[in-house]
Amino acid sequence: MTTQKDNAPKDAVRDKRMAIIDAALAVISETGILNATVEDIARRAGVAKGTVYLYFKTKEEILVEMVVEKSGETLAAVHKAASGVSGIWEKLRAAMRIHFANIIEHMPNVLIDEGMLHLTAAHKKKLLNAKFAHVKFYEEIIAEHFAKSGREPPFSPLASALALIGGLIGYVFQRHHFKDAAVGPDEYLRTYEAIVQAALIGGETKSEKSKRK
Amino acid sequence: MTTQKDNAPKDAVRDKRMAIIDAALAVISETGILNATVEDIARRAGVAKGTVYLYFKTKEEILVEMVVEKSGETLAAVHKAASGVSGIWEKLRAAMRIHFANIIEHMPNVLIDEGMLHLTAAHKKKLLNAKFAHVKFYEEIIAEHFAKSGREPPFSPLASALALIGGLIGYVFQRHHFKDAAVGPDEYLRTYEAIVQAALIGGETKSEKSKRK
Amino acid sequence: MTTQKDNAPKDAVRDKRMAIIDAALAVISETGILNATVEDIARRAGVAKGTVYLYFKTKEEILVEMVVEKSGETLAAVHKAASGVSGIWEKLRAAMRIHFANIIEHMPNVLIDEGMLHLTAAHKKKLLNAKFAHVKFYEEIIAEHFAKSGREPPFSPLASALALIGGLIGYVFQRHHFKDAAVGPDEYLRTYEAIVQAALIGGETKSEKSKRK
Amino acid sequence: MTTQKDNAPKDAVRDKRMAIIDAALAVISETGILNATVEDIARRAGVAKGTVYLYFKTKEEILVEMVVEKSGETLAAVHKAASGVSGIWEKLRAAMRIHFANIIEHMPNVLIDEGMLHLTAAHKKKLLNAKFAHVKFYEEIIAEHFAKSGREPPFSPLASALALIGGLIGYVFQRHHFKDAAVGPDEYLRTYEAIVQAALIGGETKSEKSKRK
DNA sequence: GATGAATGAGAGTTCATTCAT
DNA sequence: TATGAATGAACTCTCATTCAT
Repeated sequence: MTTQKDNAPKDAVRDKRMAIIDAALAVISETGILNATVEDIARRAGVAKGTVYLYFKTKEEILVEMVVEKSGETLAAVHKAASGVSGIWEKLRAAMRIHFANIIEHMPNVLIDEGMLHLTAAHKKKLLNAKFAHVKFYEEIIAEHFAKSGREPPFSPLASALALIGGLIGYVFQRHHFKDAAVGPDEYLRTYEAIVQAALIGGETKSEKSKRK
Repeated sequence: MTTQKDNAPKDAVRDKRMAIIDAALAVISETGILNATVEDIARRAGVAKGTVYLYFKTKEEILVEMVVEKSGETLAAVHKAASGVSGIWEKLRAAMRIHFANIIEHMPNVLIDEGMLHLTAAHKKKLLNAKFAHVKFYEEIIAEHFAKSGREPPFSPLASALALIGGLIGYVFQRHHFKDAAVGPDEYLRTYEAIVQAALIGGETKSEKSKRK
Repeated sequence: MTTQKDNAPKDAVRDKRMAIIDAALAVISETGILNATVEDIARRAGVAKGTVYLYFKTKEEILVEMVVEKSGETLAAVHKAASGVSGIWEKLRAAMRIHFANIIEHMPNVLIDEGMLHLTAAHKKKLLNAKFAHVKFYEEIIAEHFAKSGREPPFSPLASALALIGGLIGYVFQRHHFKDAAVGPDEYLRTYEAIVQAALIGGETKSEKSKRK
Repeated sequence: MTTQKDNAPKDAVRDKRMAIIDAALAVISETGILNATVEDIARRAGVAKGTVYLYFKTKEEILVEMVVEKSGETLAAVHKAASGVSGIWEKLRAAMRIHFANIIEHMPNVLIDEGMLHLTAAHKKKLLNAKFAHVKFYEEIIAEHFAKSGREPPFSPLASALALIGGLIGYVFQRHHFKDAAVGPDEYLRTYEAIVQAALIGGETKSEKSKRK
């Protein structure tokens, strides 16, 4: 049994860690990775510059931990959303919706590319593992779907999962076009859902049909 | 009429400009945007550091002009590929293939995001216009396709075009996963083609059918 | 009369003070003055960083007090060694041996130079006084020796004392050469003893002669 | 044949390099190694902070190169002085005088200890080699002296050389005592010369005797 | 036009010192 | 008395940009 006294300091540490990570996300969103300074992040988090280094060894570590943390949150949310519904397509759609919302909210996560930074091998691995967990999630669902349908899988579940995520994060790099065009993220998502459905599922599912009645 | 005397220096200027842009692309590919220095770019281009500033006002301008230039090259190649074949789907597929090859070759182009840098308004606009030209290309083809098929367009051509490109560039951000997984860019492209075909075209086209025979 | 109750806390204070000083000496020996941090010293002493500041006002004070303390210990040991034997040269030699052993043991003491640090006037004075006590010790012995010998003193006792100590501490700055060369501290000391003896005493003393028989 | 045009840039480089080294020496003399900043050194040398890094990769390299350079100068001066006179003791004395003058002039050189800093292996080796060249110079002279005198060498030439230098640089660490005491560096040197002469040479040389007449 | 030495603002990081607990 | 999280001044080093040659 852990007393409150035991947890309090641990929670305080986690809180401040998360505050710094959130600050980093916010600062990067506003100024871009190239211009985000540790001082900015500290100020945003409401701590001194030196304090940041009590929680993260380097600026690089802040970025990596930010991606890992937020990717984890996203994956958890996606999992939860998918397990709340039944049916392959319903699961996929629920996952995609939450996933897309998270991608938009944590945009810098997507923009931080392993090749842009000069990460240590360990950090690079950590980053890729965090991202790959998302791929595996979709891969499993798609594989299950292909298995259930009697027909020959039209393409590999892994490639499908990668393409699916690719389409979701591709939005981020085109987001500025949406201001001019009369196409918002909602329409993008709806379109993309339809594309995926048509490609992977092939027409309406039974539950979709019954809903329409 | 322009004499040779007039053109020669202009060409020399354009050559050096392009040499610097190509050097920038190469350096960024290797070291990442964060670590690419003007000195690296100059050395790679075979000119002195100061010379770079005779052709570009700032480092930012190098990046912007690089994207504009390379995007233009890509669009020209895509256009050419599409006009070489007949049939909507054939055009789309030819375009996607060339586009995808260019995306991989000019990866930094994709990675340079308007939100990452701190661009001036003019530069940002220039960048977005260059990128949007691609979107419009696909939008037109898709719109034409929807118009030809008698049925109601399932989703807006613009959103479709954005999603289509999104899926293509999404590959770049997942490229590191492909080393571990047994999925190469070719399989990604094939899968993605199939997804797009299924979604936008709806099953095999006539030409596809005839090919199979 | 002081009760045990009074002394106990005082002793505890002195113990912790000495623990910190010893920790400082150990840390500096290992990492060098430039890299020795208060945190290192505290950890080595087994106390918290803040605790160090209950016993010393600044890091500078730790260093100064360390030198004063260790110099005092050395001087006491030297005194004791010298008073344990009779004869001028015997005293000198006994003193030099103990002194040299202490110099090697407390190397940072020697390396901490008044000009390297940016000491307050008070600290500088304290440091110099501690060091000068050593000089005076040798000066007195040498002066006594010169007085006893009928002959004119060949050089001032003070200069002699300074040169004598100079030769001893000079070892510290050349200690790295001894690894390569086949000369250890013992041979250095033996050589230096002989030099001093030849110069100040002038040939063997009577007790040396009798020992040889 | 090298034209003036060829040498000019090389000389300019060397001049600036030396200006920075001299500035480093001056700044360290005044503020101590611990407080000497690169900015101070740059200002003193009359260049911008960044310029220093065009000539030296790190601050550590400035220090190492400073020692190497000044040690080399000293050794050259010592060599020249020794070769200007004949007779072992005359050579030794001339060398010691110049050496001592250089030690006082380049005091920080002596104070920079391999154990205080956290040098890379390569830098440490470079530093030690530079210093050891001095030792070897004296070792050779002393060995020659021992060889010429028929008698058994009383102590190893190497240990003797180390002790000799030890006594010279020992002055630096006691220099502050000389302000209070009525002993200046000149008297220290004279005393030390006499000590060395008595120990290594054994009484007056013939040239000394003749001088006295 | 071309060069590259020089600049200096600004970045990441460290660490002596403080102070609420 | 003892703690160690927090602070922020100060450090080393980088690099986009300039300009005399």
